[in-house]
Amino acid sequence: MAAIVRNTRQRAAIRKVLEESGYPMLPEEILAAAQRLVQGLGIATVYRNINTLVEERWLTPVDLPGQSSRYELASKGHHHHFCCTNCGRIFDLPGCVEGGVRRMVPRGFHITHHDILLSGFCDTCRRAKQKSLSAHN
Amino acid sequence: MAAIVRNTRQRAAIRKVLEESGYPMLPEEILAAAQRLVQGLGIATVYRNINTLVEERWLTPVDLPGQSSRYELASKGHHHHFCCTNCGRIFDLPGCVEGGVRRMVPRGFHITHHDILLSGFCDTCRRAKQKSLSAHN
DNA sequence: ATCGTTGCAAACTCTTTGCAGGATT
DNA sequence: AATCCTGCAAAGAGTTTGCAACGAT
Repeated sequence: MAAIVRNTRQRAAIRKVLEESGYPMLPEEILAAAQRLVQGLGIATVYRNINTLVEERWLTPVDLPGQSSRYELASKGHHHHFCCTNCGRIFDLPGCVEGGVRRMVPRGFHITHHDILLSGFCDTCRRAKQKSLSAHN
Repeated sequence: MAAIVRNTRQRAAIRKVLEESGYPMLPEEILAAAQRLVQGLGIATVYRNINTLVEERWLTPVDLPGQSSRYELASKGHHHHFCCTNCGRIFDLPGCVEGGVRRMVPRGFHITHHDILLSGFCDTCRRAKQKSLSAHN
Protein backbone atom coordinates (compact mmCIF):
# COMPACT_ATOMS: atom_id res chain seq x y z
CA MET A 1 0.00 0.00 0.00
CA ALA A 2 1.02 3.60 -0.50
CA ALA A 3 2.65 5.15 2.54
CA ILE A 4 0.88 7.96 4.38
CA VAL A 5 2.13 11.31 3.13
CA ARG A 6 3.13 13.88 5.72
CA ASN A 7 2.71 17.61 5.41
CA THR A 8 6.18 18.97 5.90
CA ARG A 9 7.19 22.62 5.59
CA GLN A 10 9.40 21.63 2.66
CA ARG A 11 6.64 19.92 0.74
CA ALA A 12 4.24 22.78 1.43
CA ALA A 13 6.79 25.29 0.14
CA ILE A 14 7.41 23.30 -3.04
CA ARG A 15 3.69 23.08 -3.71
CA LYS A 16 3.13 26.77 -3.04
CA VAL A 17 5.90 27.72 -5.46
CA LEU A 18 4.38 25.59 -8.20
CA GLU A 19 0.85 26.79 -7.52
CA GLU A 20 1.92 30.40 -7.85
CA SER A 21 4.13 29.91 -10.90
CA GLY A 22 2.82 30.98 -14.26
CA TYR A 23 5.02 28.62 -16.24
CA PRO A 24 6.48 25.08 -16.06
CA MET A 25 9.45 25.13 -13.69
CA LEU A 26 12.83 23.42 -13.65
CA PRO A 27 13.95 21.62 -10.47
CA GLU A 28 16.60 24.30 -9.91
CA GLU A 29 13.97 27.04 -10.28
CA ILE A 30 11.71 25.29 -7.80
CA LEU A 31 14.64 24.96 -5.39
CA ALA A 32 15.58 28.64 -5.65
CA ALA A 33 12.00 29.82 -5.13
CA ALA A 34 11.22 27.36 -2.33
CA GLN A 35 14.45 28.19 -0.49
CA ARG A 36 13.01 31.67 0.08
CA LEU A 37 10.24 29.97 2.05
CA VAL A 38 12.31 27.26 3.77
CA GLN A 39 15.97 28.09 4.17
CA GLY A 40 18.30 25.12 4.09
CA LEU A 41 16.06 23.22 1.66
CA GLY A 42 18.12 20.74 -0.35
CA ILE A 43 17.90 19.79 -4.01
CA ALA A 44 17.38 16.10 -3.14
CA THR A 45 14.20 17.00 -1.29
CA VAL A 46 12.99 18.94 -4.32
CA TYR A 47 13.59 15.94 -6.59
CA ARG A 48 11.96 13.54 -4.13
CA ASN A 49 8.87 15.71 -3.83
CA ILE A 50 8.64 16.31 -7.56
CA ASN A 51 8.66 12.57 -8.13
CA THR A 52 6.03 11.97 -5.47
CA LEU A 53 3.82 14.74 -6.80
CA VAL A 54 4.09 13.38 -10.35
CA GLU A 55 3.12 9.92 -9.13
CA GLU A 56 0.17 11.44 -7.30
CA ARG A 57 -0.74 13.16 -10.59
CA TRP A 58 -0.62 16.53 -8.91
CA LEU A 59 2.24 17.56 -11.24
CA THR A 60 2.82 16.93 -14.93
CA PRO A 61 6.27 16.95 -16.58
CA VAL A 62 6.79 19.33 -19.48
CA ASP A 63 9.68 18.36 -21.75
CA LEU A 64 11.49 20.61 -24.17
CA PRO A 65 14.00 18.96 -26.53
CA GLY A 66 17.44 18.56 -25.01
CA GLN A 67 16.51 20.08 -21.66
CA SER A 68 15.65 18.82 -18.21
CA SER A 69 11.98 18.20 -17.45
CA ARG A 70 9.95 21.10 -16.20
CA TYR A 71 6.85 20.68 -14.05
CA GLU A 72 3.41 22.28 -13.91
CA LEU A 73 0.14 21.64 -12.11
CA ALA A 74 -1.79 18.68 -13.47
CA SER A 75 -4.98 20.58 -12.64
CA LYS A 76 -4.37 22.82 -15.64
CA GLY A 77 -5.68 19.98 -17.78
CA HIS A 78 -4.87 19.16 -21.37
CA HIS A 79 -3.03 21.88 -23.25
CA HIS A 80 0.15 22.46 -25.22
CA HIS A 81 3.03 24.92 -25.10
CA PHE A 82 4.73 27.55 -27.15
CA CYS A 83 8.41 28.18 -26.50
CA CYS A 84 9.87 31.50 -27.65
CA THR A 85 13.29 30.76 -29.10
CA ASN A 86 14.29 34.35 -28.45
CA CYS A 87 13.41 34.97 -24.80
CA GLY A 88 13.00 31.34 -23.75
CA ARG A 89 9.62 31.95 -22.15
CA ILE A 90 7.07 29.15 -22.29
CA PHE A 91 3.42 29.96 -22.95
CA ASP A 92 0.34 27.81 -22.42
CA LEU A 93 -1.81 27.41 -25.50
CA PRO A 94 -5.59 27.14 -25.23
CA GLY A 95 -6.50 25.18 -28.38
CA CYS A 96 -5.65 21.75 -29.70
CA VAL A 97 -5.72 19.84 -32.97
CA GLU A 98 -7.04 16.64 -31.47
CA GLY A 99 -9.03 15.70 -34.56
CA GLY A 100 -6.14 16.48 -36.88
CA VAL A 101 -3.64 14.17 -35.25
CA ARG A 102 -6.01 11.20 -35.52
CA ARG A 103 -5.57 11.37 -39.27
CA MET A 104 -1.78 11.17 -38.99
CA VAL A 105 -1.46 7.54 -37.92
CA PRO A 106 -1.64 4.39 -40.06
CA ARG A 107 -4.70 2.18 -40.01
CA GLY A 108 -4.89 0.09 -36.85
CA PHE A 109 -2.84 2.43 -34.66
CA HIS A 110 -4.49 3.68 -31.51
CA ILE A 111 -3.52 7.11 -30.12
CA THR A 112 -3.76 7.42 -26.34
CA HIS A 113 -1.72 10.58 -25.93
CA HIS A 114 -0.21 13.40 -27.95
CA ASP A 115 2.31 16.14 -27.32
CA ILE A 116 2.60 19.29 -29.38
CA LEU A 117 5.33 21.85 -28.90
CA LEU A 118 5.32 25.00 -30.97
CA SER A 119 8.27 27.33 -31.07
CA GLY A 120 9.19 30.63 -32.66
CA PHE A 121 8.75 34.26 -31.64
CA CYS A 122 6.30 35.46 -29.04
CA ASP A 123 4.53 38.73 -29.75
CA THR A 124 7.01 40.82 -27.76
CA CYS A 125 10.09 39.33 -29.41
CA ARG A 126 8.55 39.46 -32.88
CA ARG A 127 7.98 43.22 -32.48
CA ALA A 128 11.49 43.75 -31.14
CA LYS A 129 12.93 41.86 -34.09
CA GLN A 130 10.94 43.90 -36.61
CA LYS A 131 12.01 47.12 -34.92
CA SER A 132 15.72 46.22 -35.04
CA LEU A 133 15.37 45.11 -38.67
CA SER A 134 13.87 48.42 -39.77
CA ALA A 135 16.49 50.35 -37.80
CA HIS A 136 19.23 48.67 -39.80
CA ASN A 137 17.71 49.39 -43.22
CA MET B 1 36.27 28.76 -40.39
CA ALA B 2 35.08 25.20 -40.00
CA ALA B 3 37.87 22.62 -39.94
CA ILE B 4 38.16 20.14 -42.81
CA VAL B 5 36.36 16.96 -41.91
CA ARG B 6 38.25 13.70 -42.41
CA ASN B 7 36.74 10.44 -43.49
CA THR B 8 37.75 8.08 -40.75
CA ARG B 9 36.66 4.46 -40.49
CA GLN B 10 34.82 5.36 -37.29
CA ARG B 11 32.86 8.19 -38.84
CA ALA B 12 32.03 6.08 -41.89
CA ALA B 13 30.77 3.26 -39.65
CA ILE B 14 28.60 5.63 -37.61
CA ARG B 15 27.09 7.08 -40.78
CA LYS B 16 26.48 3.66 -42.29
CA VAL B 17 24.68 2.49 -39.17
CA LEU B 18 22.39 5.52 -39.21
CA GLU B 19 21.76 5.28 -42.95
CA GLU B 20 20.67 1.68 -42.61
CA SER B 21 18.58 2.15 -39.47
CA GLY B 22 14.84 2.29 -39.83
CA TYR B 23 14.28 4.27 -36.66
CA PRO B 24 15.86 7.10 -34.60
CA MET B 25 18.80 5.65 -32.66
CA LEU B 26 20.20 6.25 -29.20
CA PRO B 27 23.95 6.90 -28.82
CA GLU B 28 24.35 3.51 -27.14
CA GLU B 29 22.52 1.81 -30.00
CA ILE B 30 24.73 3.55 -32.53
CA LEU B 31 27.78 2.47 -30.55
CA ALA B 32 26.71 -1.16 -30.39
CA ALA B 33 25.92 -1.32 -34.10
CA ALA B 34 29.03 0.57 -35.20
CA GLN B 35 31.30 -1.54 -33.01
CA ARG B 36 30.42 -4.47 -35.26
CA LEU B 37 32.03 -2.52 -38.11
CA VAL B 38 34.94 -0.98 -36.20
CA GLN B 39 36.01 -2.90 -33.14
CA GLY B 40 37.39 -0.82 -30.31
CA LEU B 41 35.16 2.14 -31.19
CA GLY B 42 34.58 4.29 -28.10
CA ILE B 43 31.44 6.04 -26.91
CA ALA B 44 33.21 9.42 -26.87
CA THR B 45 33.82 9.13 -30.59
CA VAL B 46 30.15 8.35 -31.14
CA TYR B 47 29.10 11.45 -29.20
CA ARG B 48 31.66 13.62 -30.99
CA ASN B 49 30.50 12.44 -34.40
CA ILE B 50 26.83 12.77 -33.54
CA ASN B 51 27.43 16.37 -32.55
CA THR B 52 29.38 17.13 -35.71
CA LEU B 53 26.77 15.47 -37.88
CA VAL B 54 23.98 17.42 -36.20
CA GLU B 55 25.88 20.68 -36.75
CA GLU B 56 26.34 19.72 -40.39
CA ARG B 57 22.59 19.09 -40.53
CA TRP B 58 23.16 15.54 -41.67
CA LEU B 59 21.44 14.27 -38.50
CA THR B 60 18.38 15.50 -36.62
CA PRO B 61 17.74 14.84 -32.92
CA VAL B 62 14.50 13.10 -32.00
CA ASP B 63 13.44 13.64 -28.40
CA LEU B 64 11.00 11.56 -26.43
CA PRO B 65 9.94 12.86 -23.00
CA GLY B 66 12.34 11.90 -20.23
CA GLN B 67 14.75 10.03 -22.48
CA SER B 68 18.09 10.73 -24.14
CA SER B 69 18.03 12.20 -27.64
CA ARG B 70 17.81 9.80 -30.54
CA TYR B 71 19.11 10.63 -34.00
CA GLU B 72 17.89 10.11 -37.54
CA LEU B 73 18.90 11.28 -41.03
CA ALA B 74 18.02 14.89 -41.71
CA SER B 75 17.41 13.88 -45.33
CA LYS B 76 14.15 12.27 -44.26
CA GLY B 77 12.68 15.75 -44.17
CA HIS B 78 9.83 17.07 -42.07
CA HIS B 79 7.77 14.43 -40.34
CA HIS B 80 6.59 13.38 -36.91
CA HIS B 81 6.71 10.23 -34.81
CA PHE B 82 4.49 7.72 -33.15
CA CYS B 83 5.83 5.90 -30.11
CA CYS B 84 4.18 2.64 -29.12
CA THR B 85 3.93 2.64 -25.33
CA ASN B 86 3.72 -1.15 -25.39
CA CYS B 87 6.67 -2.27 -27.53
CA GLY B 88 8.61 1.00 -27.47
CA ARG B 89 9.03 1.09 -31.24
CA ILE B 90 9.09 4.47 -32.92
CA PHE B 91 7.31 4.95 -36.25
CA ASP B 92 7.63 7.73 -38.80
CA LEU B 93 4.36 9.40 -39.69
CA PRO B 94 3.73 10.70 -43.18
CA GLY B 95 1.20 13.48 -42.61
CA CYS B 96 1.21 16.73 -40.65
CA VAL B 97 -1.24 19.23 -39.22
CA GLU B 98 0.74 22.27 -40.26
CA GLY B 99 -2.32 24.41 -40.87
CA GLY B 100 -3.97 23.34 -37.64
CA VAL B 101 -1.16 24.39 -35.35
CA ARG B 102 -1.14 27.93 -36.79
CA ARG B 103 -4.54 28.44 -35.21
CA MET B 104 -3.24 27.44 -31.77
CA VAL B 105 -1.10 30.49 -31.02
CA PRO B 106 -2.21 33.93 -29.82
CA ARG B 107 -2.29 36.90 -32.18
CA GLY B 108 1.20 38.22 -32.92
CA PHE B 109 3.04 34.96 -32.26
CA HIS B 110 5.14 33.58 -35.08
CA ILE B 111 5.67 29.83 -35.36
CA THR B 112 8.99 28.79 -36.88
CA HIS B 113 8.97 25.15 -35.81
CA HIS B 114 6.66 22.51 -34.38
CA ASP B 115 7.08 19.08 -32.87
CA ILE B 116 4.33 16.52 -32.61
CA LEU B 117 4.70 13.22 -30.82
CA LEU B 118 1.85 10.74 -30.83
CA SER B 119 1.82 7.72 -28.57
CA GLY B 120 -0.36 4.73 -27.92
CA PHE B 121 -0.61 1.26 -29.45
CA CYS B 122 0.80 0.30 -32.81
CA ASP B 123 -1.28 -2.07 -34.91
CA THR B 124 0.59 -5.17 -33.73
CA CYS B 125 0.29 -4.34 -30.03
CA ARG B 126 -3.33 -3.26 -30.37
CA ARG B 127 -4.20 -6.66 -31.82
CA ALA B 128 -2.23 -8.48 -29.15
CA LYS B 129 -4.04 -6.53 -26.44
CA GLN B 130 -7.46 -7.30 -27.89
CA LYS B 131 -6.56 -10.95 -28.17
CA SER B 132 -5.48 -11.20 -24.53
CA LEU B 133 -8.59 -9.30 -23.43
CA SER B 134 -10.94 -11.70 -25.19
CA ALA B 135 -9.00 -14.70 -23.86
CA HIS B 136 -9.67 -13.55 -20.30
CA ASN B 137 -13.41 -12.98 -20.77
C1' DA C 1 6.83 6.48 20.03
C1' DT C 2 6.52 5.58 15.34
C1' DC C 3 8.03 5.99 10.99
C1' DG C 4 7.86 9.25 6.96
C1' DT C 5 10.97 13.05 5.62
C1' DT C 6 15.05 15.79 5.41
C1' DG C 7 19.94 17.34 4.41
C1' DC C 8 24.17 15.77 3.32
C1' DA C 9 27.29 13.22 0.76
C1' DA C 10 28.17 9.57 -2.16
C1' DA C 11 26.75 7.07 -6.11
C1' DC C 12 24.99 6.83 -10.73
C1' DT C 13 24.00 7.91 -15.52
C1' DC C 14 24.73 10.47 -19.48
C1' DT C 15 27.68 13.54 -21.94
C1' DT C 16 31.80 16.34 -22.61
C1' DT C 17 36.69 17.30 -22.43
C1' DG C 18 42.01 16.88 -21.97
C1' DC C 19 45.62 14.49 -23.69
C1' DA C 20 48.95 11.54 -25.97
C1' DG C 21 49.12 8.44 -29.69
C1' DG C 22 47.35 7.24 -34.27
C1' DA C 23 45.32 8.05 -38.86
C1' DT C 24 44.05 10.81 -42.98
C1' DT C 25 45.09 14.12 -46.29
C1' DA D 1 54.54 16.57 -42.38
C1' DA D 2 50.60 18.75 -40.67
C1' DT D 3 46.71 18.43 -38.13
C1' DC D 4 42.41 16.18 -37.46
C1' DC D 5 40.59 12.24 -35.00
C1' DT D 6 40.53 8.50 -31.72
C1' DG D 7 40.47 5.91 -27.26
C1' DC D 8 41.03 6.31 -22.67
C1' DA D 9 40.30 8.31 -18.43
C1' DA D 10 38.83 12.10 -15.88
C1' DA D 11 35.65 15.74 -15.32
C1' DG D 12 30.91 17.74 -15.42
C1' DA D 13 25.98 18.08 -15.14
C1' DG D 14 21.69 16.24 -13.58
C1' DT D 15 19.36 12.95 -10.72
C1' DT D 16 18.96 9.27 -7.32
C1' DT D 17 20.03 6.85 -3.08
C1' DG D 18 21.97 5.50 1.75
C1' DC D 19 22.01 7.06 6.16
C1' DA D 20 21.58 9.24 10.58
C1' DA D 21 19.03 12.97 12.55
C1' DC D 22 14.70 15.31 12.55
C1' DG D 23 9.85 16.14 12.89
C1' DA D 24 4.79 15.22 11.92
C1' DT D 25 1.25 12.36 13.50
